[in-house]
Amino acid sequence: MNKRAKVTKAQIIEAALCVAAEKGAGKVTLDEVAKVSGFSKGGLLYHFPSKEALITAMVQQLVDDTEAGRQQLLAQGDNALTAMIKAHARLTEQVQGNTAMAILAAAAEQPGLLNPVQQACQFLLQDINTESGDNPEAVLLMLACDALWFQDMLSISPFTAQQKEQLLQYMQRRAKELMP
Amino acid sequence: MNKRAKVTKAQIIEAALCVAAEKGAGKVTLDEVAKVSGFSKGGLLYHFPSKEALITAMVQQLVDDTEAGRQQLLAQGDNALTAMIKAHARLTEQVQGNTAMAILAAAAEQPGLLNPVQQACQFLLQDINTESGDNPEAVLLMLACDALWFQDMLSISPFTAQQKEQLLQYMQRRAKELMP
DNA sequence: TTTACTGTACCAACCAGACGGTTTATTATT
DNA sequence: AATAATAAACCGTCTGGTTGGTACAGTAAA
Repeated sequence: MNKRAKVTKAQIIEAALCVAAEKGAGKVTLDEVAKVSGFSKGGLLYHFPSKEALITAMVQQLVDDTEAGRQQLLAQGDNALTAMIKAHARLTEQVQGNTAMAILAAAAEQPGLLNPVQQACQFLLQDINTESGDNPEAVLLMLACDALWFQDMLSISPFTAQQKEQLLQYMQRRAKELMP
Repeated sequence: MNKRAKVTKAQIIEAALCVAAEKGAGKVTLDEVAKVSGFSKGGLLYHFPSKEALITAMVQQLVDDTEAGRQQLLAQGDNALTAMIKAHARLTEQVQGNTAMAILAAAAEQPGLLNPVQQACQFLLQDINTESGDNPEAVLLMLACDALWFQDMLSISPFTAQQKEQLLQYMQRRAKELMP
């Protein structure tokens, strides 16, 4: 796969995420994605052999991006919990906040497509449990982080932007206290 | 509205939740719900004038049920945080674990249908903030509770049933410590 | 008590449009 | 020329919604 194909694929995925965010996670149709991305339907199906393949790719990109960001922060010396919180905060801040919509699109299409996400969650939990010595407070922080993310994804967050900001800062402080 | 109509409506909603859970939140079609519920499509549309009305009713039921359970626990003397944790735990335990799928079905159909959920979240946060004196630890517990719920709904929970059980117990202990 | 009428609850058949996916043809890139 | 990429027309199926109608309970006049 050359570079051009990669760019095109990324554009298609981005358009699909956009459709999911604006019209609803279940409205990600090939026709609509084609219209928004500017490519033809045939073009989409050249790069992704089926709608399911497209959504699988969306989920994979989300998992990979998140994990990459986390690994980068780990390499910088952050602990597992802090890295997770920062990585999530970063995803939320991104203009491309739509990335998370991959989860809803997958849930709408076929629940099984979320398996990679579950695996990633398991890895993360393991990391945090290992590093915190199975401290339930650490798990609580991880969950709270997830919840902020889910709330944003569903647009049901009861927090203002600055409330969320403060919360995330508080969580990072707690994360530092918790980890040795 | 007659009693018979109420029962029928409830059956239709349950069938819709079932479809969402088994086939995917975006696969809640009138045809499928008709097949699963045993009524005809015309029958569905007699009780719910449109698919959107059906999903709205699903969401409303979820919000109402959750709030009712919470109010009951509050009346029994639990504090706002404990009541929320217990109420969520109860929803998860229910054989009707599908209730939460209303959220995903709404997200799939049209994001705006989740507005009642956001309002409920806001009320809840207000309650907890008031009662805890704006203690961020309380907010964290609330969020963790939400996350457990979201994870179950998406079938991406990294916890075993007993891990979740232990966590919920830990959370209830923390909730009691936090509230005066 | 029969009759006629009304409103509720439901259904089978149908429709126009949208759906995922295929095919075939055409254009860029190498 | 060979291959990668895109477009457009098309197919069978499914979609949400409409239609006209049936079954039946109540009810009120005869």
